Amino acid sequence: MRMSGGPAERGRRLEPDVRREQILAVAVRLFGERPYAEVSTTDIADAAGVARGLINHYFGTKRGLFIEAVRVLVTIPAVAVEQLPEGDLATRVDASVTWFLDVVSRHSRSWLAAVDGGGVGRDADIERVLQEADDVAADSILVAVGLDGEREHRDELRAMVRAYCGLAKATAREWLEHKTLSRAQVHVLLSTMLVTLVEKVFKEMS
Amino acid sequence: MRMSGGPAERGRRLEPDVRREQILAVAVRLFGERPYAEVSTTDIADAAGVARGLINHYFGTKRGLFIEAVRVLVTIPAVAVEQLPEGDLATRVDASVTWFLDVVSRHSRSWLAAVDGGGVGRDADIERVLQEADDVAADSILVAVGLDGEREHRDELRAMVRAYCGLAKATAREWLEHKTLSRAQVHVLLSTMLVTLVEKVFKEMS
DNA sequence: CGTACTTGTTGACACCCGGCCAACAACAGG
DNA sequence: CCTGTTGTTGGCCGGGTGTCAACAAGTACG
Repeated sequence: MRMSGGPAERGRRLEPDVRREQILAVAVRLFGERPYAEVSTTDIADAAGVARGLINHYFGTKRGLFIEAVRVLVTIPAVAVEQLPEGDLATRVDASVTWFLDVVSRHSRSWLAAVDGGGVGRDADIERVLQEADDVAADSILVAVGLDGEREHRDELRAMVRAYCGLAKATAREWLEHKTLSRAQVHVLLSTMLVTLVEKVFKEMS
Repeated sequence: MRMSGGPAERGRRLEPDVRREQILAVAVRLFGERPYAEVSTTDIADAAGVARGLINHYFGTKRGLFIEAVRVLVTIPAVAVEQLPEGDLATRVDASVTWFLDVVSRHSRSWLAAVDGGGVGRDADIERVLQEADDVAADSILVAVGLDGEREHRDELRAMVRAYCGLAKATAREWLEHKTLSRAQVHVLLSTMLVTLVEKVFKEMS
């Protein structure tokens, strides 16, 4: 049996894009299984059936490869935002939360590994990638709750919603990792809190 | 000038506890300044005026030392919980949030470094330390909001409050690190959300 | 005061990991 | 079949970590 993305024949020449994607796929898998420090470039090279030096050739550094992997994992399809129902705030929030929980549960393991930075921690580059992902997510949420028109307090709004993303991540962890909350409970919590954020917190701030 | 915890005389014999604390203090300082991967055991040993091998002697491994350091940083004095005002929910929540923001802002740099796992992040052991800290914090919050008596849904409650801790951390980061929110805004957000969690989310779950 | 014992401390050694780079060889074009 | 391009390899080097036997500071005892 040969794993997908595994070795074919050593030394075989591939198109740069193809080889790059192959290594990246292997890296995504391994970084999803173990924390950053416990995955060596040798592991990745072996799993990809490739010389270790090739990783540096394509990604420069191990961290560079990791950043690419995280970017793949946290990048969410923006299409979903456009097919939200028309109804009132509660309806749209409900749909958004449902969508979020679906996405997260689908590839929960990798997602969990990615959102906490895989363990590199306060590293500037990775922090930036995660922050960018949060920004994208925050903008999607703003669209979903119908506050994307706000010009006045745009920066504060995004900051608040990014903070809400922290709540969403922590809540998802309770559900998927510690299994202390059910999906239904998580759903109620995230919906209620988001509605509160929009209807009460935002108003009290302005 | 000699830094506190710095070298005195090489080879000087100290009581194990004293030496241990000295090294730990140095480690806390350095891990607060730079991420985990950028602090070598050599750095710590030099800063403590000690042979590198001694670190392994006392803490086993670099990660072991780091875990101890994180534990020091995230452990919060439990005394404060007892001197909360008597008033209604809103009053007690307000006081709790004020206390939290005070503590966090006092040593913001080290705290920020600690709560995100500082670097090794997310390996099982460090996850456990952070989780323990969250548990302690969650229990304090439950006392503060007067829900520590609940027996029926105790586990769900704690899980919800731990999720809230994720919100608190993310919000504090927006305030202290990205400076996108003011203290007043953070205060309103955390207070409102905690009240909602207790009054609405918890009720809808039961 | 000298000696032997305990044990905190040291320094060197072995091993692993990541980045670099010159040589190699697979494929295409002539 | 030869030749140029370039994807790929494997070894080298610097740096970091854990281990361990030897060392020596301090202490108890004669």
